[in-house]
Amino acid sequence: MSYAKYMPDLSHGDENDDAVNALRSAVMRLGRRLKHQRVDESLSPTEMSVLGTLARCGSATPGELARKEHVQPPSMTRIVALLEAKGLVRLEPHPDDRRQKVVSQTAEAEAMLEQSRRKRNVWLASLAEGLDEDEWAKLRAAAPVLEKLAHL
Amino acid sequence: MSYAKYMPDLSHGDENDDAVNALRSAVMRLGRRLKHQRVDESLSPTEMSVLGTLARCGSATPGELARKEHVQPPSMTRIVALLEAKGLVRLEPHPDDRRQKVVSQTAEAEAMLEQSRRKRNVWLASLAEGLDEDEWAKLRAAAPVLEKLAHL
DNA sequence: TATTGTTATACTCTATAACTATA
DNA sequence: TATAGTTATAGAGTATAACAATA
Repeated sequence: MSYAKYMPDLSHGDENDDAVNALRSAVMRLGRRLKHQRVDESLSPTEMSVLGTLARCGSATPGELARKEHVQPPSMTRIVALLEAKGLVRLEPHPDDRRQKVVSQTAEAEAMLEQSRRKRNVWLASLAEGLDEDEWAKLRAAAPVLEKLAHL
Repeated sequence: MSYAKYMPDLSHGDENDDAVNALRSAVMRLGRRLKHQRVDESLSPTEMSVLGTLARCGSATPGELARKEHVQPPSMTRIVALLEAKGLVRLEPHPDDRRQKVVSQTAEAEAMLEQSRRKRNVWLASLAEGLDEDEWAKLRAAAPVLEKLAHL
């Protein structure tokens, strides 16, 4: 056994290492699963995530979106173009800087998000049977930490 | 505001929905990040995950590994072939069923896992500066739940 | 006839490099 | 000269379909 738990400054060091290992596996496996269990066909997880960001933030430039999603600018160009082709986002010129563009969601996107939220609830209901309240509480607590971790 | 918090049977329903949304984004973003911040070049996250599974379980058939990693059998065939080419796993005939094979890790794999664990600790150290003890605790608590979620 | 694993092929998502336009 | 975004191209990882061998 390690002495870590008796050393305040480094306590849980080994447990953190184990947690990171478990997180790596879980994130990759869950990611593959989410890729296929899409709430909305024809919309990739990243496209979904971008729409979610726009719903929260109102609007953003392609560069800002690329940084948030951890993709390179050319990837975001493509994602935004696909969303625009589906009528889910609108591109407008930036008011102050003619190099930049402003991406914002359309009314169709709002309707689609609401519809997919209902579909997601079906999936949630099946998940809820497999997780007890304590496990849900742990997920709720960890969600913002995972979000932070993705951007550290 | 919702009444959910006053209804015991469905309490946290909305929060769970929010948590699933946040998890979706976080998992995809973190997944993309892990894809690039590899502890070991030349080894994909899935290959790493398979080695971890073998380290825990000793050995498994390609089919079992495919189910664990949530990939299709042909994908696992390829992954196992790559690991074998790198000398990290060994394939042997199944004792009872001549259709199946048994995959197990080599001594090289064990050495490699130990080496990559040290590299990972460097990454961990930088992460540790960004997360406080309370946040680490939340990650440790959620790791097994995420693992379970991936297989529900 | 069902199951395990493989081969061959194609697709999705993302990255890198080179380019254009604006600051 | 630096920055925002785009175009063109390539690569990694995974899937589907068709097949072989064994149960």
